[in-house]
Amino acid sequence: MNIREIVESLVSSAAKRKAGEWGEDADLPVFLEIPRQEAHGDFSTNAAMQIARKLGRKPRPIAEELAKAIREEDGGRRIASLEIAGPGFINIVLSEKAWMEVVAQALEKGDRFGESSRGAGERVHLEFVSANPTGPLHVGHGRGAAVGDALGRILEFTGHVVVREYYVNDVGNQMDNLGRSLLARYRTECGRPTELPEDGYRGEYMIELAREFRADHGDRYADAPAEEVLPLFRKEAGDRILAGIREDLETFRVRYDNWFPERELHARGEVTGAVEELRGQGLLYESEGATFLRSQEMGDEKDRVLVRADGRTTYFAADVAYHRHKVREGYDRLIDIWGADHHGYVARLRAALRALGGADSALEVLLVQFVTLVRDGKPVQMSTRSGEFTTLREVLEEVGTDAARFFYLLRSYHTHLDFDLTLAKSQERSNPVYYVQYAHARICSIFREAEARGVTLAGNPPISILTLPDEIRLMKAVARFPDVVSESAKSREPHRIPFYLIELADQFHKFYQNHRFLGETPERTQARMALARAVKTVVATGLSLIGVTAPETM
RNA sequence: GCGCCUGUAGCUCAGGUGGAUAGAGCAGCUGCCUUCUAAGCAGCGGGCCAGAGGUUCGAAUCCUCUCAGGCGCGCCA
Repeated sequence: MNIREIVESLVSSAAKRKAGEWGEDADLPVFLEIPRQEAHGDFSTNAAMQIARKLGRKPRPIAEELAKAIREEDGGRRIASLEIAGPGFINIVLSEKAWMEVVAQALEKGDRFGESSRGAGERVHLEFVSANPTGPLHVGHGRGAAVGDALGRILEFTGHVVVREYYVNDVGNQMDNLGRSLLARYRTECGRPTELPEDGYRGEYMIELAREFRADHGDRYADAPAEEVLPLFRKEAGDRILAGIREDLETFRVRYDNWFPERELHARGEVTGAVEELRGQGLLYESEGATFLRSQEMGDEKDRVLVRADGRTTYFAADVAYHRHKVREGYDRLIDIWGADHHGYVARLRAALRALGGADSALEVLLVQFVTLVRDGKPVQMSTRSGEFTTLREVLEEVGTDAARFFYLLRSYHTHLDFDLTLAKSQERSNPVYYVQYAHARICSIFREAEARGVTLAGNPPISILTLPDEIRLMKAVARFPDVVSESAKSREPHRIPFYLIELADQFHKFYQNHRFLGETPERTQARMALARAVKTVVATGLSLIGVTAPETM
């Protein structure tokens, strides 16, 4: 349990005990908040007010009684003082010792400080990016990648068993289109100018692809009949683009456990299997030659086609099969991270999963909003239409993986993101990535200096002498980390981590400015080095949760 | 037209079950390096939390409506 949970359980067992005298209604879930103002204590609870409302009594007397019970429950171990305030808040101040214990714990656990078992081994399937292999990843995919990868790390850290998967749409119209586009570019390269298909992929990368292809195969397909060579072009184009995607993700430090080709679903008959299972439920009907799912009855806007009039299954059918496959693999939870433009798709997938044995309750879809690149205060224009969009690779080359990951996670994914390239490259306080990393580098520098002076951090450092308000404040910042991680996992919101890290770095830099870690009494030097180590550990761990490096020098 | 996301300082954004005097960075101005890294710190100014109703001891937070922006509404993926 982290410190907040510990105090929470004190309050809740106190409330439970009092519920005996007050009546069952008094047994409510307890929530502790961290007050904005230090004067309101380390934690504050409105439990007395909630209970008073249920009991139809006045809050202040309830608060007095509850406070007394909490004090008894704690037995003087962690709580220094309790105060009734305002309409009936109970403000709790912890003893310095309580914070010192958390710091000691951080030192003992090292890079495992903040871990928890709240996931209880839940098996989570995490699907993200899953961009079609029809072109390079762009900045929007980068956001999905950053969110997905960080969430995976956070969930693992909090006791979930995570499998990260990329679903590769390697069949269907778009792949045909891609093959035709490559063929056209290839023929043009071979000196036989050819028009692109009407909706063909017209990006610059297709021309480069055609050149690569020609370098490998020469001109031997220049005059071959399209229908004969199309399968080859389709495959080559898809494979090469996918290889590029994998490379980009690797550069971006995004790790997958599995790349799942849609092709396999078809090959194993799982797509028709899923359709037939739905048919068996009596949820399908034929209309104008196509097979529809009665998704409207299950919350969707309209019924959806699973099998087209020409007999081919739709993308939707394959996706239903894919999710059915995940369920059959035994996952407890399916988390999909999609671009916001796919939101209209959620209802139909849910409908299908509900029909397949209620699996929709395991599905969570995180919709990541769009990204606009901003340079010098102005949006960078891009247009997918002409095929001229900014790729993830370009951004990584410009600002680096660390800054890119940090910036992508610096906004809640619910909101549109303005990605400020100028700021991401800046090397000042204004750039939060450097601000946080600098805190880590500075601490490393302290330890280097200590070593130069022949000082090493011994076991059992005398943390208890660190009683200055600034010292306690820094300890509190460290102590908050496990709770932040836990909340981040629970809410599926990775952005809480970088925000917390900025606050921690802020506390550290302030402290650094006003105090010296080394050179006071030997005892104080030991104690402060211990505190520095705790901060360093948390910064490093926090950064690792979002996939950003913690440099030793800058 | 219907649906989803968003609307908080000049700009970009935080604000864990509804909680006490709404925060940070940027931008602007002013100070601080013979010291463990100035990629740092301190200070100043800045707000009708889009608007209107409602729920209640209490609303940026919940409900309804309006307005504004983004996205979606294919036998495309």
